[in-house]
Amino acid sequence: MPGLVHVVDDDASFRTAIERRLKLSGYDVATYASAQELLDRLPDDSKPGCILLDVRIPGLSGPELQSRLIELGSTVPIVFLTGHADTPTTVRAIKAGAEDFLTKPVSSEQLIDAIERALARQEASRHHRRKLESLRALVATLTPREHQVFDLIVRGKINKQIGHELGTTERTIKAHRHQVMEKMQVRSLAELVSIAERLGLLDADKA
Amino acid sequence: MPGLVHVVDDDASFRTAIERRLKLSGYDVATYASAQELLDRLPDDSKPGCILLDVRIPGLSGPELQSRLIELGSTVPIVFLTGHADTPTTVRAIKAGAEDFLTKPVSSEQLIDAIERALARQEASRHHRRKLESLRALVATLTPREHQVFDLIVRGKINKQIGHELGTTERTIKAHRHQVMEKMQVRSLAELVSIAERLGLLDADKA
DNA sequence: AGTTATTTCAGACCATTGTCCCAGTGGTCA
DNA sequence: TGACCACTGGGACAATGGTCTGAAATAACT
Repeated sequence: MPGLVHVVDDDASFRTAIERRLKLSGYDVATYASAQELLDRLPDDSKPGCILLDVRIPGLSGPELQSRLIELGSTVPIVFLTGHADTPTTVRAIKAGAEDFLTKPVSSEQLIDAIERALARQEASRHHRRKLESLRALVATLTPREHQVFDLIVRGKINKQIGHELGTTERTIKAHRHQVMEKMQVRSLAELVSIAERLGLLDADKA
Repeated sequence: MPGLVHVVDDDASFRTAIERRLKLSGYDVATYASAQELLDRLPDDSKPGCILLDVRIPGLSGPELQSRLIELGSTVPIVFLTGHADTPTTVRAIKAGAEDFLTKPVSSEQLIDAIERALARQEASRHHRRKLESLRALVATLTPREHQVFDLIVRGKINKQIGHELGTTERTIKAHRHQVMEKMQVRSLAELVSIAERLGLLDADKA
């Protein structure tokens, strides 16, 4: 599956030139004349892709677009490509998670390298997020009561304590516990705790 | 406790000027004329401190020193301060974890800001590493056999399976298990699994 | 009005773990 | 040799968790 590169630049001739170069290297390309244009047809996180972004563009600037995307929860990696790079902007962009910060003119090698890294990172983070997402989906199937029981189980409470804490009997907790194990598709307490840990549900009192 | 700033620069007059400015702001300062000099009397990770590092210095360059320190396992945050910053170097330094990348001349405000961020990050990461270190210390008290049992317990195996897998009886595993819980200072399986997860001991088969 | 989901609870029974007590073997080290 | 530790195992018992079958009340939605 070829990567999709979203090129954002206000210079039409530059866009077509880059588009040609990237397509020759086997990438799919979508071009945008402004940050707003990209926001309007927002790239889908679920497909492998990255953004090739100019810093100085009319309207929303490159870094401003980066901030907006982060706020929106997007994880599409960004490669900045600009004519003039000042150090503070570069530092901020990279610290905000940009994959690279290139200056025009850029060699094809540099460009392809950066895009490949961006796509690889996107791929890795997608896999990771998918796993977490599937776990969260399982947790979402729990009823409120089951969720309470789940929380207390993974904190090491025993059924008796949980029953007392929730104002019910040990027998009932046993039933809930069975449901929790069933819905979370685990067969051991260890797996359940492991899931809770990876979802950050145990950080509250372990801090 | 005042932060200790390690200033590495080959320009003696610059070192004394910076030292004066930093001491006026309440920091302790140690100066080094070269990267090698800093490596020779290596800053102690255990004290709050950061490195103010010039990029172009005779011998080992700033980024080269950064690499060496990372290889050595140091986590002292680095603030680069250089006369001339080119974009690739800036990008590499930040991606390698540098706290900031400033250009001379630098305003006191910028400088202090960067140092404060570096010290704050050092402090946070120190807390985190200390917690992990204390957990690892507990694990280290386990005998080889106990460690094996520990691994299998947190993977959800039951005593019977563990006994079979290790070629011994369930009764013996019970004894080991008791020792493990004792030494790890936990009273529930949940806590044990949580510790294993945080130490990354469960990633092998959960990938 | 009927259906469904949620939460509640029971008895009986087995499996698993935890906790006392105890003890032998083999290795290391002063 | 004597002390210590790791590893091994046993008996007896209590505590806890898991499974099976069954049931009832409440709320929400169709």
